[in-house]
Amino acid sequence: MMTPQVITPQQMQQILQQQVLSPQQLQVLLQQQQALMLQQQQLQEFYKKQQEQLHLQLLQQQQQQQHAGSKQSKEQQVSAQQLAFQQQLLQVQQVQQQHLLNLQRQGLLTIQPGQTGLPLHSLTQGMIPAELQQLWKEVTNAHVKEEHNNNNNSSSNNNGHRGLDLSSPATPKNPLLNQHASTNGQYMSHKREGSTLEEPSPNSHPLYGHGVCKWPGCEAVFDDFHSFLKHLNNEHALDDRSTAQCRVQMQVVQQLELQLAKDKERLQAMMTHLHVKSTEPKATPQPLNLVSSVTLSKSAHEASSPLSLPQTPTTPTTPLTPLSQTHSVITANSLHSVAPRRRFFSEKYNMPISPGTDYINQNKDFYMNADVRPPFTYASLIRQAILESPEKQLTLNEIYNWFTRMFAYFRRNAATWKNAVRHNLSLHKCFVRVENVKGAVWTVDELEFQKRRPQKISGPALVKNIQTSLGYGPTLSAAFQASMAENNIPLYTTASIGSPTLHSLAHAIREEMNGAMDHGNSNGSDSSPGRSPLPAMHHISVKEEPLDPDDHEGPLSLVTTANHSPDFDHHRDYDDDQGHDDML
DNA sequence: ACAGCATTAAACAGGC
DNA sequence: GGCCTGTTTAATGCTG
Repeated sequence: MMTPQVITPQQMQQILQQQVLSPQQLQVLLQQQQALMLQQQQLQEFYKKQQEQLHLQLLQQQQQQQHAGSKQSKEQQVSAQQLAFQQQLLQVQQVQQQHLLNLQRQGLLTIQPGQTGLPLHSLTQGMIPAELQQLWKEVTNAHVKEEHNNNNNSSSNNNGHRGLDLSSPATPKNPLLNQHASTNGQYMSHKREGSTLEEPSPNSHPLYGHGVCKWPGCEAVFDDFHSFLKHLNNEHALDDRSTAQCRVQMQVVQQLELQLAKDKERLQAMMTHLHVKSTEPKATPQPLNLVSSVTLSKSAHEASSPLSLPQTPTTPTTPLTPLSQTHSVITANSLHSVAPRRRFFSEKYNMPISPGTDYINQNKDFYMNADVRPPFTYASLIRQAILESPEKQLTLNEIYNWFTRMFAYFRRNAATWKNAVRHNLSLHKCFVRVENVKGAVWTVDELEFQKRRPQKISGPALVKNIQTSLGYGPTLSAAFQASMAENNIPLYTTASIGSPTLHSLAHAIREEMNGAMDHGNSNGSDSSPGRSPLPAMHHISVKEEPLDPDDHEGPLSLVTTANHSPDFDHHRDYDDDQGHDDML
């Protein structure tokens, strides 16, 4: 019924439902939320204190102004007043920044507490309570003209001034940006309020939480929702003030998004760094970049040291690492308990189950280090392994090695998947056993391989659809991102794969399908029609992988599962159920 | 409900 | 005898 061409909303919902947080994760989120609320209360108190101080200061300064006679001294006092105010403002901003970070932690990502360098002025604009804004107005309105005329010397605060210029509500500097921020602002506030457990209901409102009006700067308390609505309509109606506040909020959101982007970038760099580091002892020349175009050749693993002991210092990462929380990346553990039980990519969708070179290049880093089941069938993986070999033939052991080398997932439960590999080799006609000098090697009969799935929904139409949805259309990506963000969880599908990986996977799939369409004739590296990645992700998400109690290798942390050299030591490293040493 | 496929588990045989 | 390789069968689950 449902054409698998595109991810339908129902499918999306299904995925989201099936891949929501685990009870543990929910608990953690709840705890975070509670802690955050406490912090918010403290912050509110601090705000009030700060504002009182500001009031006092202003009063004092005004008195001094009244007593001061000359214009010059007045101007000096104005400057001093501004400075004092700005110092206070800085204090508040610091607190607000903290607050902001908390919000980010709650809603989006974890930011190092000590992290500085945030654009304070812009960052904090929106967090300034209305009273503070009023204060600022009082100060700025009185002297802004003078300052403008007098080369205002506090250049460092220009931003603050401009950002807080609420007197011109009808000057959207950047419509696009504003629109963007607006959209996301709503969404973000939604997340802030609802990220824990508050589902939107008829009696809920993004601006109403825990009986408190969440309008920036307004903390009016209400007993019931209707009185809040009244308040909302009366106090926060469409006027200059609200408009200005809204605009400030837009900028806040915009800043948050910028910050999020930066932090994502940082995380990516960290992960890349760790990957590289983890592979250092292996002497793999190429940096493991997610977009690396290096084809994984045999030489890569042949250069590996025979000594790289597999005893990966299993640093069992906690299920909810900051990484998994912040970046929606499947960590070894996060996926570990929710991996697909059975199938990889569902062949029903005519997805190219053969991970092509492109796929390997784009995703190898991830699968090499994350204990995530690759979304492809055994047959396609075996074929890939064989085709990657220089001579297009591999011994069984070499196939094993390829599996363990390329996929962290296959460094566990060796008995199981090796059995499956053998089973597949024997079962599928596309794998041909050839007697060799060394013994027996396995090759691929491409024709047979392509004959394997003369399926119904084949053809370019479907392929094109998938292409559109995966690669060329922003729909899927946007939908996924939105879903991920909206749920504030590491989606165990694409999200878990990680947004970069999602794109990589999509790209790989697209590539595969391009190949399928392009060369129905040639080596047919991949002529199998496309399959929707969705089922695969679904599988990834729901798989319940039995954890071997005695599995020393265990789920591989991103750092600990460097490249081993399977050709030499994999049996010791990855085989958890056998200890034979006769490699090659 | 059914067929087809993939996965998993297991039994078995042959070779080293 | 133990292990690896290879074949085969069966059970199970998923999907169209």
